[in-house]
Amino acid sequence: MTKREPNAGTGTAERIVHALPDWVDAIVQLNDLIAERMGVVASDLHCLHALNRGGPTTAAVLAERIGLTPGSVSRMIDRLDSAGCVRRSPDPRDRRKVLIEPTPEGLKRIADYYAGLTDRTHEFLATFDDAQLHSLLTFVEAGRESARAEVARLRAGTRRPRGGPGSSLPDTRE
Amino acid sequence: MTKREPNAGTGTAERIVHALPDWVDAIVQLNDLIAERMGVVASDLHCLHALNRGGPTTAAVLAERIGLTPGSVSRMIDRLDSAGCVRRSPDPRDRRKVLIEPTPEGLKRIADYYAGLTDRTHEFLATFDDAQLHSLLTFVEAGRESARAEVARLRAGTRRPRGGPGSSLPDTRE
DNA sequence: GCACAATGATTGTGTCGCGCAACATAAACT
DNA sequence: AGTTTATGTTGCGCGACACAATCATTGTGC
Repeated sequence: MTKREPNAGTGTAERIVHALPDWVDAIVQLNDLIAERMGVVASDLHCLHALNRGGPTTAAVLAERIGLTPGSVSRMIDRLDSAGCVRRSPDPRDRRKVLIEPTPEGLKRIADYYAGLTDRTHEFLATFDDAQLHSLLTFVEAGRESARAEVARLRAGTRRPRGGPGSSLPDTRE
Repeated sequence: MTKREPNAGTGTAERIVHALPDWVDAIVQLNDLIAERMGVVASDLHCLHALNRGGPTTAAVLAERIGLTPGSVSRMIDRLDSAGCVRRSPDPRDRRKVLIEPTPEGLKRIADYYAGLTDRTHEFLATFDDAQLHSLLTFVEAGRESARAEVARLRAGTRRPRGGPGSSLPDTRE
């Protein structure tokens, strides 16, 4: 397909896969820091992101999205409500359900905290031409799908919710 | 300062910045899952990554790297040691210091868990030509630096009110 | 319409990771 | 030598999460 020169191309690929974990690490650090600034926990900020991405939903759906139990989500909503980031609004059609929706203030604060990062990203992407943007998008989507596929594969592998510390070594690979 | 056509380029850029958080989210999920499979916590796996990246060091340096207190790192090392992932080896020149180094078994298990993801990434990068790889590397490094810059800026902004229960709402909002 | 099961959110209880502070040991300084 | 600093390890409390029980609401069969 493409001519891969052992010096240039392979080295660049190595540098990419080497820089990726650091990038993720910096993002995680940033999320943690922003959560701290907003008076919530990192998980709560994750919850807010899930809300922004998927729209307002009930606590159970939200729990399913972020991988927590409904009970934990309930107290999480308590915290986010106390911090003024989300609001509980009962569903008129089913009074059991409670819709969780982010408040405009919370949305603004989040957008404000991430404005610097998103602005820089947009500025940087503006220096790319169309072909570069396309290959970039392909890579990002491929990476996302690879990660999701790995998650799905490991999820399908075994089931180990919260085992005791005695069986520290659950298995070796099969 | 390239001509940004509203249809093609901007849309692709939007899709990129839209896919990035999902990618990070999937990575975080994967890390959590792998940590669970290894019988440790997500923070412990982060510690192992820091160890792999920066080489064996003392507990204090490790604590500085991953942003935890030495006390927490000590117990973290206990867990990782129980799981057979790291080993404590006293420094012969300074008997206060205890060098933390990953065990070969731990390294193999980690590499094995991430093998699928890294292999796919390498395969995918192999389909890129040299120019694409270079622009990709530029983007990844720029994103990493942007995130680090944001972290540094927020760190410089205010302090850590971690211990103040009364100051749950540090700023804004009333 | 009323009793029963089903669904959804909340709350009691325990576990465990983390930060803070006190402690033990070892090196460095005077 | 004695004192001070450095490094790692625990006692303690806080808080987030999982699990199970509870309450409220809806749907279903009689």
